[in-house]
Amino acid sequence: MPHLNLHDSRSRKIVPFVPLDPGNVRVYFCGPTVYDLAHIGNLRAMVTADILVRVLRHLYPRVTYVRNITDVDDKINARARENGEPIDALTARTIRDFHEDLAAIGMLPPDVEPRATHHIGEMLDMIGRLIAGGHAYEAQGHVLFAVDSFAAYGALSGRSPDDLLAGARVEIAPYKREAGDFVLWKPSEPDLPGWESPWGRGRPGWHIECSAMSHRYLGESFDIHGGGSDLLFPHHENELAQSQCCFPHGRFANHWLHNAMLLVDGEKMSKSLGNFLTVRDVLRDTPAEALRLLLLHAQYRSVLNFTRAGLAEAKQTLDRFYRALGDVPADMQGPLPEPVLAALCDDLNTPRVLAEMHALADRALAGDTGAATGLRVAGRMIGVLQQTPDDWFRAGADVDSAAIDALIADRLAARKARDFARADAIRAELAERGIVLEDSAAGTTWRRA
RNA sequence: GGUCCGGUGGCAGAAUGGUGAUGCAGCGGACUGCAAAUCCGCGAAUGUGGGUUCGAUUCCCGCCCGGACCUCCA
Repeated sequence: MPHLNLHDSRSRKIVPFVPLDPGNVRVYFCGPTVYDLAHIGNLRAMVTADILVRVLRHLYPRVTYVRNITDVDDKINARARENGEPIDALTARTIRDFHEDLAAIGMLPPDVEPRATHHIGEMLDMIGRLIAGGHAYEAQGHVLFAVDSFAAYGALSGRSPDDLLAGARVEIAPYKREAGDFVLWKPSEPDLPGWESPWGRGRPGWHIECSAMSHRYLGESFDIHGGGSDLLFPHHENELAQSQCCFPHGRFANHWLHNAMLLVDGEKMSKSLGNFLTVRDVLRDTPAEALRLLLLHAQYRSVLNFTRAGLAEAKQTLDRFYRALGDVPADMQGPLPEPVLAALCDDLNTPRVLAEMHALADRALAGDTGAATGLRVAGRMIGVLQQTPDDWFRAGADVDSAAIDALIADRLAARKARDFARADAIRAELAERGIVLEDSAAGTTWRRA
C-alpha cells in the first residue's frame, strides 16, 4: 500500500504523513461563518477536506473529522440587522442551507460539527489560562493576546513580526501593546450577542473558537488542521499561538493543509464584479457531480479558475465515465485500483486520479468489466459516479419517457420503411426538446443533451 | 511596499536533471441511411534573460506577468 504524503504549509514541503495515533487520526478543518449561502470558493475548501478524509478513512481504521461552525461573528450581526431578522433565525437557516448544499455535492459529514456559541465556556477557560500565563492582557474591556509572549509567532505563515508591522494597513487600536496583538474577547453592545465573563459582558474574538473546539474534541495535539490559504494568516497563526501558549506540552496541529483560492473567469469572486456564484446558482443548471468533478480537476494547491466551459467539460467527462460503467451496479465492490490510490497518496493528486480513471474507462469501453468495476470503485472513492448511467443521462430531462419511447418506435418503423425524412424529423423534434437519440446494434436509446 | 505561491500545447491540467501524462477543442480516417457514441491516426507547449551541468522545463539569480495574505475586517 502506498504511503500518504502531504504538503505541509509550515515546512512548505511534501512530507510523509505520520499519525500521532494510527488508531484514531484526528483532523480539524475551519468551517463556515454562517451569514450567507455557501459559494463555490467555500466549496473548494470543503471538497479538499472531504477528499483528505476519504483517503485517511481508506488508510486508517478510524478518523475523527471535526469541522466547526462559526455562529458568532460581526458579519452575522451585520447581516441580521440588514435583513431585519433575529440572529438565531439567520444562523439556523444558513446552517440548514449549508448542510443541504454539501450533501448535494456528495460531501461526507464531519464526525463532530461544533458551534462556537456552544463552546463559550471552553473559550473563557482558555482566555483565563492565557492571562494567568502572561500571554494575554486586559485593556479597556478587551482581552488581547500578546504576540511577543510566543517566540515562534509567525513561524507557521513564514513571517517575521517585523514584516507584519511593515505592511500594517489597518489602524492599530490604541489599547494594544503591540501592533500584532489580537482580540481574544471584546465587549459586546446590549443589542448584540454577549456572555458574562470576568471581563464583563462580551463576545469572543474570531480565532479563539477554533483553539477551544479543537482542544475539546481532538486534544492538545492532533494530526491535521486545514482550510483555505487565506486563513493561514492571521487566523491559523493566531490559533497556533493561543493553543501552544495555553497548552505548552501540546503541538496543536502536527500538519497544516491549505487549499489555494478559486477564481471565477480569471478574477477573484466578488459581488461587485458580478461573478459571485453560490453553490445553488451553479446547481440550478448543472448536475452536482459535474461541479464536484470540476473542483477535483485541479490539484488543491493550485489556483482553480472556474468557468462555464470548464463545467461543461466536467459534465462531458462524466458522460464518458458513465458510458464506460456499463452494467456495473452502483454498489459494486472491488479493490481500489492501485494507480488511483497512489495518485491520491501523492498529496491528493486528483488530476492524476482522473487520468487513471480515463485509462480505466478506455479498458472498460473495450469490454473489460474488471476495469469498469475499478472505475466504479475509483469514482466512489472521490465521490462521483454514484448513480446509474440511466439516471445520469436522463436526469433533468423534462419529458415523458413513454412518449419518447412511442416516438422511438415510430422512427424505427419509418427507418424500416426507409422513410428517412420521417425518421430524421423525429430525431429533430426530440432534439428540440433536449433529447438525443443514439442508435446501436442493441436498439435505440435516448439521453438528455 | 513586505511575505509567500505560481507562470507547461488553442483551453484545462499532470510530471520530470536525459526524447513533456491525461482530457477538451482542431484535423484526417473507420463505423453509421443520418447523428451520437466508440475506435485508429495527426498536428500542437515548458513567460523572459543569465548561471550551474555532459545535458534544465525541472536547480540558482535577475526581470516580466498572475494570485494569496499583510491582524477583527471590505
